[in-house]
Amino acid sequence: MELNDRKKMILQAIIDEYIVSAEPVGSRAISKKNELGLSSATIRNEMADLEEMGFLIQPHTSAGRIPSDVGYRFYVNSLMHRYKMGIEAIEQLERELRSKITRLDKTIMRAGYLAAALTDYTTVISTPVGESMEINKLDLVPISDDAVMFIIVTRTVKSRMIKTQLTADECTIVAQVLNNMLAGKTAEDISYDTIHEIEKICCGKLGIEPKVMINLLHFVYESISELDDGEIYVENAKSILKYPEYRDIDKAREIFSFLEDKNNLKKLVAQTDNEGIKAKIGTENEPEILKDSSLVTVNYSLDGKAVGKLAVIGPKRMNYSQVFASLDLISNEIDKLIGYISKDEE
Amino acid sequence: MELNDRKKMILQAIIDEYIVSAEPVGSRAISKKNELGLSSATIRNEMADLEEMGFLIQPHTSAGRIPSDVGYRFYVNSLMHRYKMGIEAIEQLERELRSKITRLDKTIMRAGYLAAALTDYTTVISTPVGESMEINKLDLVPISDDAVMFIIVTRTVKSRMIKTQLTADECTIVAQVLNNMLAGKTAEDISYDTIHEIEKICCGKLGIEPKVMINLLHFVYESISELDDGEIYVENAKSILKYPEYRDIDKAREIFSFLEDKNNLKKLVAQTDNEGIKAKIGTENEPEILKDSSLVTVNYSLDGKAVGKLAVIGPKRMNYSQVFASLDLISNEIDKLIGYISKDEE
DNA sequence: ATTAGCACTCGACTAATTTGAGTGCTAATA
DNA sequence: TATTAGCACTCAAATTAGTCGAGTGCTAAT
Repeated sequence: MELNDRKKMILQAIIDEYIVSAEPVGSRAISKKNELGLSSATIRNEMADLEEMGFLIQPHTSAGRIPSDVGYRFYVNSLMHRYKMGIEAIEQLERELRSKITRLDKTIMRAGYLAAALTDYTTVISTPVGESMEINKLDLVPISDDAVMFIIVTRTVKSRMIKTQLTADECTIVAQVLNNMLAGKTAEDISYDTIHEIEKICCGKLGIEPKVMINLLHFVYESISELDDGEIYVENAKSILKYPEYRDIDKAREIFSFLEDKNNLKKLVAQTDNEGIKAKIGTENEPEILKDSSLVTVNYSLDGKAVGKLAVIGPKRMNYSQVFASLDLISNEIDKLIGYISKDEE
Repeated sequence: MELNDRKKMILQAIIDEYIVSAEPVGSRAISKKNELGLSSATIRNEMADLEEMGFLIQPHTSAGRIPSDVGYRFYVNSLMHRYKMGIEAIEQLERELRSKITRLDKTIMRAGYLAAALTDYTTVISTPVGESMEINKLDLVPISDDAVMFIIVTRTVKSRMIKTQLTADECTIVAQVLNNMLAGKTAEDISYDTIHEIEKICCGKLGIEPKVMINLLHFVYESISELDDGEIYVENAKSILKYPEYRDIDKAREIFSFLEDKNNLKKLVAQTDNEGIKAKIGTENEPEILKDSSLVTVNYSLDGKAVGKLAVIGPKRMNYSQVFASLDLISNEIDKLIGYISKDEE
């Protein structure tokens, strides 16, 4: 059987309708819209065909049709009219996103928040993984008699408290060595040998107690390794409760639990490494729990290299058109902003 | 009518039962437990009395009784047997809490998480407000041609990106001035006059462009002011969905929205400034939305001064005994840990 | 090829009914 | 006098039966 233009239009009308109503769509409803000028009987025949071809599903004999995963897929690939953001929406977004440029990770969080606000679905956003981040400065600040704060400045700032016997003066000296040896490098440039060398310098020439130094460097190394770990933020998880597909409270709880475990999310977001905006519909998603949901992802990049992901999670009948447009807009804005934060653009 | 011992025991038995079952408790259920050796008829009479006295409520004629807010209040004040944490639970908690001492705020977050894990209710925890925090160090690190990272180290580390035309050398100099003028002080010690003085020094003797300097100091001042703002974290919000009192998904959504707005939480947590562990039951809570929930709060302190709050939010029939014990334990641990992080204890 | 017409299906809704946990009261009992 | 067994009564919740209507598939007419 052939998927002619009329069938396509009917399929599109059904999906458009289902996206807003969340109820099985009947032939009469489509016919009444009168865009096609066809009677319900004709539509009915076409719908039967579309069902046979796998694009539609009938929940039970006397109900209307709902789109199958295949139907959605075809819709997203070929039918959906790309929604265009209004110019004032774009400008507003730019303003909102730029108003609070304080640190890369804050900006990323804000972008996730805005994507959630724009789409009213749940968003997941990952911060850049550190490999591409050059260390600008390191510091050791004594904050009590037996503890120092270790600080690494890249495009963002990470810190951790280390319990150690270093004196304030020793902190200054060691910090200087650390900067000499490590500043300008990225996390992956730094091997354990480098750390070892630092140890030799400090314990040798500078006469710092080896035991103290080893302990300290252990944490320093750990912190640097952790630079690679991107963070993941979830925004607007509560929107889940808004959609009838998650009316079953146990289902909602399952999803909440899933979203709460960052490992799940990292895996999820890592699975999609393609260019551009991609949708994973229903069973196309690996995790069983998302088989009734859709995931739309986009990369944002830095120096042309993809470094982070922004994802929207919602019901399968999500408003793909709007979600695509929102993600497109926001990822572009982030790209611009990251460049702006990290280099001298604008 | 007098609330004699037998009535008290019956009330206690009813509430204990209702806490686990969430179903109206009938006379037979109490009688069958046989701890009192009374027939259901006798219990029935006593229950009628307790209802008349306002401790119990009968949802409808042919149902058992549930505790009223007054009933819970009496239970919490006088009836509840204080649950004692097992020694190994305590030790485990200490281990878990200490294993990741990196920064004060991380530790606080972790405490909130552990309280949630221990009680399986939602927790809200606020970080110390900054007034008591001494500035250890300030720094300006250039991270691109037109942006520097401004860093303040107290017991924790805060940073923000500032767009400015300062050169690397100028950064070093200004940072030095900032440290001379501000290190060792607390946020409230620093007035706008101090900032003004810094401006004079930098622009005068050091010859830095006033426009650049004013812009920079504006953000510096803002950042220092923000030191006072405690953060608020919510953990385990999803547990809401677990309890039958929130089965109504719209109610659950309302609570989620409430929990999402940090202003609500700040207000909520600010309202309870008493010593020790306090419960607010049902309508004792200000926000209308919590009228079917209970809130248990505890302060944690630093140098004997209350600086932050830990709160548990759950259904009115929460396991008060266990929640009280958990909060008691955790707040004590935090007290110890904060001392440890900030000063030289242990 | 399209559509009007019609019998048929089946979930959703409503009303009627049954069930049973729990009560309050009364009379018997210790 | 306090307690309890016994029983009639109540009422929400669960079950069953019955109705409604949106929607289908098929057939015959256009």
